[in-house]
Amino acid sequence: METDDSWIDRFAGLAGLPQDIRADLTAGSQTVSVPAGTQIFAPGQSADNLMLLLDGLVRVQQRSETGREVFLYRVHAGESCILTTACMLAFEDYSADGIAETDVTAALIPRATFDDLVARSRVFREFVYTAYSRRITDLFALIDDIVFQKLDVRLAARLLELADDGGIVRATHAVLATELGTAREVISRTLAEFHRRGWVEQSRGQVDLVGREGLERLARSA
Amino acid sequence: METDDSWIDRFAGLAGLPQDIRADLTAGSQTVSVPAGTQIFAPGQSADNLMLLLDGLVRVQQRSETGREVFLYRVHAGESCILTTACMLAFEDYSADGIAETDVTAALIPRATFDDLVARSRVFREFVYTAYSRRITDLFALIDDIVFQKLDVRLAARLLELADDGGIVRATHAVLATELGTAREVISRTLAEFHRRGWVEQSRGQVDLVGREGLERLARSA
DNA sequence: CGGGGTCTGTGACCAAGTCACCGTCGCCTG
DNA sequence: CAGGCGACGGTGACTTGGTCACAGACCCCG
Repeated sequence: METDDSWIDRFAGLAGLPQDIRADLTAGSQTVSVPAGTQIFAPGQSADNLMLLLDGLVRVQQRSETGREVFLYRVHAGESCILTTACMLAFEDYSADGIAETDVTAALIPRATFDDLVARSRVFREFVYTAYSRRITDLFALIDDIVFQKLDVRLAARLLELADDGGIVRATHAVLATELGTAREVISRTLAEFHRRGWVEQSRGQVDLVGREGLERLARSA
Repeated sequence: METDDSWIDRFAGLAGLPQDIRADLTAGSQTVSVPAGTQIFAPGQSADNLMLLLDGLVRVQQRSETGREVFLYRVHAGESCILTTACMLAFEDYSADGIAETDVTAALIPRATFDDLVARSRVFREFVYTAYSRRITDLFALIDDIVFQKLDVRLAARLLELADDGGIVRATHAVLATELGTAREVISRTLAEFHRRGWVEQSRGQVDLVGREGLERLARSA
């Protein structure tokens, strides 16, 4: 309230909000920060806020009865955790959990505010529709990927995605396995194969992409 | 307008709609019927109606670049095709296609009417939130299923779902393969195994479930 | 410098997907 | 009616991916 509350500007879709709505949104929401590693939401636990991510990265995954986990999607800064909140808005349980992969700052819009804004602002509704549409398209793409794409292709693509500027991926084989919904051994074997082809170097907990071109060619060969 | 326009009553979530909203919904929408086999929506083709299914069954599946298809979900009478429309509302392309598996009757709510109702009626919003929530939970369950469930278990469950009252499933192996996102040969082999165990009898284009208990035990062993 | 926990590598095995091909059945058409 | 074509189902050989059971290697910390 006091200082710079213009987090709204980080969301292109909200740019066109009329002043009064904008003010209500600011007043009716709050921003929070949590450290990396925090479990932001969990199955069963029904938070009732829509989360708009200002900074950081949130991983959303589903834990199955068998104890294993599947990666569903990541929420980046400037995106919203809208699917998660769908269930909360419907007062239903949610089966996925969300984990802060980095320090995270987010705006929280309580259920009541959200519902009010949806009712009053066409721009806000568009924003919500678009956010949904994105996520759903992504989910469909994910299913497609899981069902039809070979694992080496998927791993190559994921490595490229996860690499930092220096071409280094900081993740254990086990984490990569969860990301792709497969087993650790499979990742180990595939990475060994990538190594043989001169595409990666490995060390404990990290993978160096030294032959990006090869990986990119493979990933594109979809 | 003239006769029995109370299709609204088929949707429990819409029961509480105030009279004026109800009237606008009736006035602002239309019901249509299409025969079995009709392609109701297709990738790229942006229809702009929300579909509420009154009668029949719609299969929604995704065609991948490779030409293969994955089954995503079915819309039953009394449900809405809400995910599909998310993309339409956001004026975005949609990558799945919907096919009438039986003769289908549905109410179509045009984009403008939908948006108007969302703005004006809390009950309608709840209806929409709930519909989303259901579908999303289902999609997550689907992903879980694909990744972690063994194929024989999934096939057993699907056969039980698809069987008519006489315990007969009318579908070719190829169709079943699409349903589960696998290959026809795998279905053939698994059905052969089910036959060996005395659970099913086969004939061209159909499967008779003669040992339901066995299938149910397997399906439940999830 | 030991020692427990985490991370990675490996071999054997099983389940599932792919490829190539053939036999069968139904139906349409000449 | 014959022949042929297209859809359907079955099969064997092979590849890929997932599971299980271990065994080293590495790391931090006492």
